[in-house]
Amino acid sequence: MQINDAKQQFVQAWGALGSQWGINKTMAQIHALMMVSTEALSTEEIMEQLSISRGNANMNIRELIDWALVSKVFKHGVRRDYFIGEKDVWKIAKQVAKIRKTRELDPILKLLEELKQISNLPKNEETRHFQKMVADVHKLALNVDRLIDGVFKAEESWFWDKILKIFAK
Amino acid sequence: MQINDAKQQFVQAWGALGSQWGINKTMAQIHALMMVSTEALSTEEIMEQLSISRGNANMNIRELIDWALVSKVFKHGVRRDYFIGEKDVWKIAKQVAKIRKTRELDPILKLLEELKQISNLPKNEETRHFQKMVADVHKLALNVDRLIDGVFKAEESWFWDKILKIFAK
DNA sequence: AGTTACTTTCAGTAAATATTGAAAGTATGA
DNA sequence: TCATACTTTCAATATTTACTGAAAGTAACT
Repeated sequence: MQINDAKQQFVQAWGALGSQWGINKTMAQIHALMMVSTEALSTEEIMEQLSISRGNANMNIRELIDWALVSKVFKHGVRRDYFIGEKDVWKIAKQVAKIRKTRELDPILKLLEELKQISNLPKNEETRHFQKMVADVHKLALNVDRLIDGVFKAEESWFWDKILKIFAK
Repeated sequence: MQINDAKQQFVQAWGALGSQWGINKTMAQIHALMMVSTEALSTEEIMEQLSISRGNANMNIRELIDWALVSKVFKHGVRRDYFIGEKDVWKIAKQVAKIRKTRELDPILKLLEELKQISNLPKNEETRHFQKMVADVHKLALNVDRLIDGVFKAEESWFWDKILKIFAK
């Protein structure tokens, strides 16, 4: 197998994984391409390697910059923009967790807290069950929230040491 | 606010959350409906509450049964099928983790291991970087895999106690 | 101030995904 | 064994989501 076939497999798998988790396939593929590329890449190169249009490339690069997974690189004496991806896998994971937490978990927490506040519901079985369910989901969501906050501050090997020790006993 | 408005908000939010994470909106909504419902529900009732077709209801109920989040309930002397959802939030979370791990994480791990095995690549910077990247992603994926295995065996309060203590120091 | 080399935008289109509804299938019990 | 009351399937359709490509925008150089 050639190195490019290997990269290609990695890029495809990353794209598939992304789309299973609500992330645009092309965005995930560009990200994968940048992870495995030592050099900064231009829009042209990305278009060519993934066989996608300029518009598509541009939009998804921008999105990756928004997520702070990719940054612009200015090459001295060259007009064209180049882009380079974050290479530290742990930082990538933390960053994705951070962004999705803000966009998705926080709003859900807010709603659950609102639902917990509702007063003057009839005091019957149906209400009690609903309130317990909301409380249980809220508790889980809060714990996940705290876990992510913890992860965000943690150094990788320290974190996994600690976590895996929990289960080792 | 009425209890039904509150339930409705919960169901909508669960649907939105699902679709952001690659889970069919209707499937997530039916699941939410069943979480907050004390009683077993029939296809008819689900169709009505979510304003969806019989086919859609049937397919997504079946999918939820596949995921082992919902089960059929036979009511004595009644021909119609009824369905009841798992109510334990921790069990639900573990079950979702288990299913998605098998379907998504395990294949990715397999690919990463294959990519690690590739021999006779040229010994240059490009190859070295690719191999490091694959190794790093593999390490992370393995740790996540172990974490999920651990979660699967864990009792909820014990698990969160341990986890949150890690960060408390 | 004009030309060139690029980047960005976005209306139109394509692709992917989810939903419907009617027909076919199945089980119950009269 | 037939009629009824249900469930399941799936081709057609609708909806959502992503992509294209050409036109408009921008900045650097002459």
